[in-house]
Amino acid sequence: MLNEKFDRYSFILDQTAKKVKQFAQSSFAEKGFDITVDQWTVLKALYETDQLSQKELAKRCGKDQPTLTRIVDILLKKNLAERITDETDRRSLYLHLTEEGKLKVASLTPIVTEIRMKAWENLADEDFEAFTRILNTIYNNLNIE
Amino acid sequence: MLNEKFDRYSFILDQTAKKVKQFAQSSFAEKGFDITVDQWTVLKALYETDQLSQKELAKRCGKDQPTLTRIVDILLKKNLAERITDETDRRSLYLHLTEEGKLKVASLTPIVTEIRMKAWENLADEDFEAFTRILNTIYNNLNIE
DNA sequence: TAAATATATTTGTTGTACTAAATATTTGTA
DNA sequence: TACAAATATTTAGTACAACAAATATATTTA
Repeated sequence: MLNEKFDRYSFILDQTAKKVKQFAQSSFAEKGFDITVDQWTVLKALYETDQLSQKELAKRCGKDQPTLTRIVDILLKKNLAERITDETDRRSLYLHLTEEGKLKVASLTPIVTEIRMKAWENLADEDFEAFTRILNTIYNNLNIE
Repeated sequence: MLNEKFDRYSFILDQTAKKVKQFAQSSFAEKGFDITVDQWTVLKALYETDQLSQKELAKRCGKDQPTLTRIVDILLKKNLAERITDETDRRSLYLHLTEEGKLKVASLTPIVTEIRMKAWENLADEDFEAFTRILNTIYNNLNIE
């Protein structure tokens, strides 16, 4: 049956995503970063745009709100970010990085890029185009709301 | 900087893998399958090759042993699989599906294939080739042991 | 203005991932 | 044979993902 060969793509996709995360995480540990990959995603988003609400931050990080709440809780404990109540809408909490948080992102960014690049050895620019196009297509095919 | 554009691939990869899993999971729920996607992965592997040790099963499913142990615990509770001590090596446990487990896999398989195929709308066979080649390359680039 | 509805966040629960450590058993070697 | 090393599995602890329900506050509407 023609469709059979498509049946295992989800396995390859899942394993590769897991490996990418795992590689980054063990590199972080090895270099003594003392944050998880998911915490890094949140820190980076806040560094790029400070003063985001949790809702907006969750969206940019591709995480749901309960998950983000818990990650932010940890960042607060580590003194990397702060929660500030929005006085115009007291339901909202705005987040921004502490000085320590900003320094951390600034100093780690180049090293993270280096870690991330390792995945692309033996691959060409056209592969990158195909990669993003195919994954975005799959995402959109399944993103029915 | 040339490398900048490669910096966000991990996000796309992660989001897409998550979406594929989430789509399958919500389809499972909608159709009343009463198992998780990860439980399905294990059931399918056991269906294809019965009588696997937990170690071998974990490897085939791309899961670590503690995670597999817990998934198997759940499958036992659901009467879908059984653990049998290997009398030639009493450290090992062999697993196999119950009749109920086999029936479940047999009846769900075509529906799962259908669910999985939805991701490939608007994509060509060449895309599938590129997809597997690129993801496998990335996996191998990072798979340093 | 009071009640209904909507929005932002948090809490609770279940399941999975990873690490380290514990347990039981087997194998290799002195 | 006895002891050390290796192997298979489980347990414990922390982190993250998804969902549902709870809480607090805003907005809409009757």
